[in-house]
Amino acid sequence: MATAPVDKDSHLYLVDASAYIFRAFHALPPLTRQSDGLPIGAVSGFCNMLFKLLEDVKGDDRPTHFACIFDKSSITFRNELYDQYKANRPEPPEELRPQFPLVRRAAEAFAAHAIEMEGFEADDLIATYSRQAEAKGARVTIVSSDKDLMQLVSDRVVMLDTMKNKTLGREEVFEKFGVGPEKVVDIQSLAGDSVDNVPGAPGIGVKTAAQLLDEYGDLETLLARAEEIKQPKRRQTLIENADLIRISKQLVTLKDDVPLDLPLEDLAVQDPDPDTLISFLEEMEFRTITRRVREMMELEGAIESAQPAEDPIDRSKYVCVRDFEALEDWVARATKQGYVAVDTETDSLDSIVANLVGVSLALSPNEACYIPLAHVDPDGAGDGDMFGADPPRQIRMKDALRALKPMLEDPSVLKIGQNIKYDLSIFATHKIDVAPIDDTMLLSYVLNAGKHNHGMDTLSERYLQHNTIPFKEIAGTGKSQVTFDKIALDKATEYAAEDADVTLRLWHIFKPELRPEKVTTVYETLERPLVPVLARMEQEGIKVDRDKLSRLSSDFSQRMAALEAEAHEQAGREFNIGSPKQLGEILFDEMGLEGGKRTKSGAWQTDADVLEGLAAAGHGLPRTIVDWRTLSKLRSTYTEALQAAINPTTGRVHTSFSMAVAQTGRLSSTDPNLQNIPVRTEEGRKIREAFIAEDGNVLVSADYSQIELRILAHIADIDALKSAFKDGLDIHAMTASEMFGVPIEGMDPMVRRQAKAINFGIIYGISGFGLARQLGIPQSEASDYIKTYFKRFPGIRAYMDETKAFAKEHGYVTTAFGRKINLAGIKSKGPQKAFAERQAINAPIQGSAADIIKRAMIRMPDALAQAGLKARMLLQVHDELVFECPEKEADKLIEVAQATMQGAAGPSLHLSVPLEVEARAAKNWAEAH
DNA sequence: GCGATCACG
DNA sequence: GACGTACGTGATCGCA
Repeated sequence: MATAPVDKDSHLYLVDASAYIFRAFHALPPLTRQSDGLPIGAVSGFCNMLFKLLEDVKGDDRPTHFACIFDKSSITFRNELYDQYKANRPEPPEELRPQFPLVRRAAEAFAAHAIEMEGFEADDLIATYSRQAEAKGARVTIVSSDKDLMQLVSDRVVMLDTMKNKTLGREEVFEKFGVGPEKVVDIQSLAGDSVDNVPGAPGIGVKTAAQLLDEYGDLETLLARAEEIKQPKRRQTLIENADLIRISKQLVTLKDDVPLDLPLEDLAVQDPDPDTLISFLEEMEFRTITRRVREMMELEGAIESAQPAEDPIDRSKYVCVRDFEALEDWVARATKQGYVAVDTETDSLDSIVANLVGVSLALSPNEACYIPLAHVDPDGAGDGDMFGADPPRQIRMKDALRALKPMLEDPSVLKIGQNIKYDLSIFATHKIDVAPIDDTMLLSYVLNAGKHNHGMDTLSERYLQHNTIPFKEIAGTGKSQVTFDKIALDKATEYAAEDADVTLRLWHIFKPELRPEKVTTVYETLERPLVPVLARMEQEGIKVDRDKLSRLSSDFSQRMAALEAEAHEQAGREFNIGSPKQLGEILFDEMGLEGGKRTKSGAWQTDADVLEGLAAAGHGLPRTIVDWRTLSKLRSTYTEALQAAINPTTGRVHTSFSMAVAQTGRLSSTDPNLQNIPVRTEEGRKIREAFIAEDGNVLVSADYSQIELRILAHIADIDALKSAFKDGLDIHAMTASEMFGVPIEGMDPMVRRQAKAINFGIIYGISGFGLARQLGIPQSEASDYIKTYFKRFPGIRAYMDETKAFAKEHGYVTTAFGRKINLAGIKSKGPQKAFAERQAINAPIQGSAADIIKRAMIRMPDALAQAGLKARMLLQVHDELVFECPEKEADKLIEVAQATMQGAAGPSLHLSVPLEVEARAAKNWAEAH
């Protein structure tokens, strides 16, 4: 048995196991054991929940102590008080009964204490443990949604509903009962409970009870002063039923001093015994969770033994598979082994238009093959049985996919890829749902963000000391470059099988590092499950109105021509208006304007800031240039490029989301970038209007309001900010009010604007210089603002100092969900260090926001399906999700999207500020946003 | 291929 | 006291 002291750093989890069983039984789809039909739905749900809680929960929320609490028998001291107590409880259904003992065994298999006690309900034991832990300053999470337990909630005690993924704290209790947790008992005593058969006062419900308590303070006072109640009916009810109410109070009050057999300290979390756990899970025939547990245990145990194999890459060992029997053999070996590296070769980098050309597999170092499927005219492939333009002998696409599909979809075979989202998309076009998966690019991303990029070439060179064959070497460059289907099979095999081999070798290196580096949760709950979600979004694409873009393009062109002529006139000569170099020479050398600055490379700086400054000084040319540039940007980057990006087959635009580019955990979007579609100016919004829904459908945009400031308020624990968000205040106005001592009502918009800039500055790792530049004020003034801000919010400065110190000590910072972001320059001196410090402050905030929206996205498909919606998620823009759905679904979609996004931090993280999501439906993106 | 510029969060 | 600075991206253009 494991024992560990309980103190303020402890976190006790108490699972209300009996209640869970009933709830799981009714809420989850019925599931029976395949071999004998034994009902095991509740057991399965219970195991999944335990696995999640024990393995996935991280950071402060990680349990240090853990127990599953059961009801022993239905007779307790409450029945002596009131013989009708829980008298109308029906017997558990037939299919559920055999599951009770199995759930107890499950708890034990996971090395969680299964606790029960004669004469007491599970709730009383939970109350006792909870109060004891709380008294020692520990945090407590009660895994239950039973309202009877809500009386235990406090600042340190929360409840967690694992099925709805909701954390329930003081606020939520208040929402439900209209009073704080301390008075929940009083409410229940008055209102009674038909489920448990607690009588209460007839005709008094939760609302009335809350009103009465609000007026009289507490239950005893209320009963003592019942005569004073104005409403005659209520007065009479309370006077007549005083005894019944008092009995009810005894019934609903949890006993928090049960003489415990097992002291609190003995509930310390311990590692489950692998053999016991796996054999239990296998006995239940839970394939997926068995695989996950085994994978985890094996890799944990393998950390020291699995040194990178001293087995240099030898391309001559690779095999080209051209017979169906040979393919079947590879598939069988992959299936038996339980994991395989997979790579697809296609004729395009764009997964939406790409055609499958071949597949490569790797089972162990140098044991890899390439299966050509759509190669044409090999032209010098050295293939003896081929002549002229005949295609080489290869397995028919249809046959090969039929052989591969069962293995690729087999839940007990792990498919490993490098950027496997791409391969998922390719296989999806052939109706193959590849699962489960691992991705070496994402493994590297969670392990090494900030250290280097995560492309195959980089990783191979860094971790395998091996340079892969450059694609150019086999396909040529420039105009003469050919697609993969035209590459000779011997070359194709070396190239393709090498990719699979390298991927597998990288996996052997990276996967065992997850646990020691403490990034398993990030990988398993934020990155890996997002892969299929993003693949789907990319395949969906979004509709754009080509005609509208075309009209805008012409309009912009005309106006640009006019501006160009004007600019030449103002300059006194013709010049290339698109050349910053020529412009700088004209403005500062020829016209001799004041205030010119030079860029790093010595050229005149002519960006919008500079030009605006010159325009404000009364010069004409700069304004013309600014206007021209605005239109030029919109035209070349948007109205023109977007038309070209429309997929001829789908008629929609399909972006590609990059998962392993942004250091902070954000996504990025390319080809085309749909995360920077204009919105800030009137002109720009016209482009957004071209993003439309199909006929009969609407676009819905849902975005987090002020998510980064909310996260800052939570992480830095700033009471003033937290309560401002709880009260729904205008946060920038509130900041201004606090700093400058002006009332929020009727505030000068300029004052608010300054406060807003400061708030952003804080998130970016503020400097007097940066703020001054942003606001166009002297640096001394900006520095004074910052001083004032820190004086008013000293917690922010403390957070910044702590974060910088942590970054310097460890070389990285973390997000609220445990993502690590390495900061290369943090140990250097000078400007590099200052830069790294600002990154250190910004990365946890930006990264935590990225984590949260990723959690929402991962849950979204299920949430939509569960609500019976046809809605599809199309885009993510950092704090915004864009959906398309039938018009009739819009209201329901908004509800589901809001709920999913607002609850996305929970249950593993209980944010101390609410998350708010604004959502709107419209025919185009501009109006929906 | 790189720097400058500017679109977004 | 001087140094260079707001955080994170991607696309386009001119120019070497």
